[in-house]
Amino acid sequence: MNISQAAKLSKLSVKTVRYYADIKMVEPARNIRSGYRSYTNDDVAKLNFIGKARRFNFSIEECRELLSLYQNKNRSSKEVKKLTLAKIASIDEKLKEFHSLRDELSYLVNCCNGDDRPSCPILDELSK
Amino acid sequence: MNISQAAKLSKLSVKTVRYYADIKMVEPARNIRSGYRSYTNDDVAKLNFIGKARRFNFSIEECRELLSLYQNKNRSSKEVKKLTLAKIASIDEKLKEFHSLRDELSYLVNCCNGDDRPSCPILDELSK
DNA sequence: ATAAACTCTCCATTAACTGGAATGTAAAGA
DNA sequence: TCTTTACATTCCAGTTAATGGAGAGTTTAT
Repeated sequence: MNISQAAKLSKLSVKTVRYYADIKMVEPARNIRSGYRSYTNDDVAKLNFIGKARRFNFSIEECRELLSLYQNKNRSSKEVKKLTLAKIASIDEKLKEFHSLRDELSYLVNCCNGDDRPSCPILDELSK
Repeated sequence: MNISQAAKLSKLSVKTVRYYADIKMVEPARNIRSGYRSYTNDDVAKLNFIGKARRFNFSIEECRELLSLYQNKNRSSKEVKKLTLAKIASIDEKLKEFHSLRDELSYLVNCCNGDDRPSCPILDELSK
């Protein structure tokens, strides 16, 4: 498939997908006639995965590492396992923080009455 | 307190804290003699909050909005509530994705035996 | 055949920092 | 008091991960 189809399926912009090709993250085949990039389903799966990881602030380099968990046949599974566990730990770290951010906002919502009075117990919470 | 103390407490770099002052996100008082930035506990609480929100990819502009939920006394609580609920929804969205990323990695770990054999059921999972 | 839609490369710009130089201030020890 | 060390300031350049636009070629649809 062409780049716009791949972008659509992976919910990334065409620009971003092209960028990932430029930096050799997901390198599609090329149509020899037109020079157009030609994406497979596997390519799209990788793009999806990268999109997900990027949305959680894994850097491009970390994404490369994560992708290599899938791809690098020369790595022992021991090493792969170690790397993956480290990534999971860092995800769990973020997950914890995530909940605390959500809780802070939830608390705000609950303590606001939602009418039109312009008051809310505000900096009390902030400076706790 | 001085900037390095504020940075330490908020787990941000001094550079970042100074940057947030430059862009008028958290503007500390100034020591009139030295010109040094002087942070209060409230300032640190704000920095903490911004740090948390940034780690979840809320943009600087969104962080400003979130901060205004706490600070803007001129906003009706109705409006505040609406904004906050929208933010919570977007957090929940991210949370869902987060879990799916974690699951994908967990699955990888579980299907690896963790010994030294260089094999792992890899692109099978990717191309599912 | 020609327009619309899509693709390409290349170059500039953006957001949110990050690093480094040059310089000023403050705290601690001799 | 002097001075060394640690910390602070501004300013400017560089980085990461895109994003936007120009100019030109390709494909598809009428």
